Amino acid sequence: MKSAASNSAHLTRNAAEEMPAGELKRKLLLAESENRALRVKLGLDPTAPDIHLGHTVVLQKLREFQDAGHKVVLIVGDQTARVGDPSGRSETRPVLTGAEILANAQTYEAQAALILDQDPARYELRFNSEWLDMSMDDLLGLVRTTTVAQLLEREDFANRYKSGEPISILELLYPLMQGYDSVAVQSDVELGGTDQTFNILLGRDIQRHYGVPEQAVLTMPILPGIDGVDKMSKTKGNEIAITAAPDEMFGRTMRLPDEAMESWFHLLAVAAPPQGTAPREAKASLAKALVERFHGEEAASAAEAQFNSQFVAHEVPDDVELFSIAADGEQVHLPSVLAEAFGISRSEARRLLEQGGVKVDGAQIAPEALDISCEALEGAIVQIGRRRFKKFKIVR
RNA sequence: GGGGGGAUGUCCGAGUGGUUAAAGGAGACGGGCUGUAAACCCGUUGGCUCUGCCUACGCAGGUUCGAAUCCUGCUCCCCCCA
Repeated sequence: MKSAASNSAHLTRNAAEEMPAGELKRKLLLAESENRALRVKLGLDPTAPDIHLGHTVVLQKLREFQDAGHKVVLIVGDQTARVGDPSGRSETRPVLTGAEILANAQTYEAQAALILDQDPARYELRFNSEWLDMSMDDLLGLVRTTTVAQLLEREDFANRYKSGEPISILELLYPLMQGYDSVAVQSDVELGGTDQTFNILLGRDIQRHYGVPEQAVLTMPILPGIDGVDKMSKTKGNEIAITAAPDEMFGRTMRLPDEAMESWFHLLAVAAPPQGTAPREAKASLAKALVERFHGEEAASAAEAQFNSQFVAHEVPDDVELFSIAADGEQVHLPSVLAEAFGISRSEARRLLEQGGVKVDGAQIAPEALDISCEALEGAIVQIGRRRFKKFKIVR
């Protein structure tokens, strides 16, 4: 095991902020002297089971803690999910049932296993209903730790309060619950994105009120999505799921704007190519490294080859899905066939035709060609747009 | 308890009786350019048996030749005063 000092430097190298300054190092030294592992906490939202690259920034950091001999404590926020977080607008989230939460947690755990070490000595999974399903007496005890003024320090609360937007009591309660999690699991360190800074810091205050040692705080920068602008999230559609197929993962990474590349290399801990590498080459190496991380080296090479063939050389992919059309006449109605084959509406298919977005065996179909002979479609590769393909088969 | 404001297409947001499938923007999609980058240009963006028809502006009724626009009731949301 490396020394606590060098570990500290390694762990903070690509972090956004360490709070209080030097606290992590002190914790590491303390653990070393007591010959024990630090308990490193991460809370997760059981409503979003699909882990994407954005989540992996923190998970990867947790892994580094594990590799340094420490213990990760994942907390599934099942209690909070049962309430339904009304954050943001008035759209209250659907309240999840216990079964759904459990299923989501399992999915999350299975996916996290791709990154985290599941060795029980290095890993612990807890559900916060274990301690948050508390009595009114205990709740009042928790609530007593914090004032409204403290909560209004949080920027988004303050802004909303000032501009007269609603803030639900439930939302105000969230940071308290999250903080109590830290008390309950005796966390030494809590990790999170920079958007969690306030909540994690409040955790320290709450720990102090309960007379337990205060956690060190380590925040990671937020990974931008493939649009290079917004935080990566499923709702924005700018995410890359870690379960995404190799080709998709590679292709979506290639769509990343150049400006966002540096932060991706940095935050996803991918070794950057030498200075002066052409942007396209650099991006390809990033894409390849990511596919390799989640699917292995072989899949990464294959994805790269596939990408070059399809998008650089404009060749038809070789694993095009087969689609059977039932036909009883000599001709078929193209909009209806396209709609069925690609899961779009007929109107949309018509639009694609009108705009020259449909190709049969590489040849663009004229907009007025609404009916097409079965002969022309038999065994043909039909393409809509740049990346959707189907191989047609006529069934009589 | 009192007063006021609001609910429009994927999202934001115009529209206060007729030329409104509904301005504008964002996003998305298609085409061009290209490095499936950015930027830029053009086009599309409810559905269908598509020169037409159907469905749509919180829900349910009503007035009218005609309503997203007016009236009634209902649901939900927000703000202010106390």
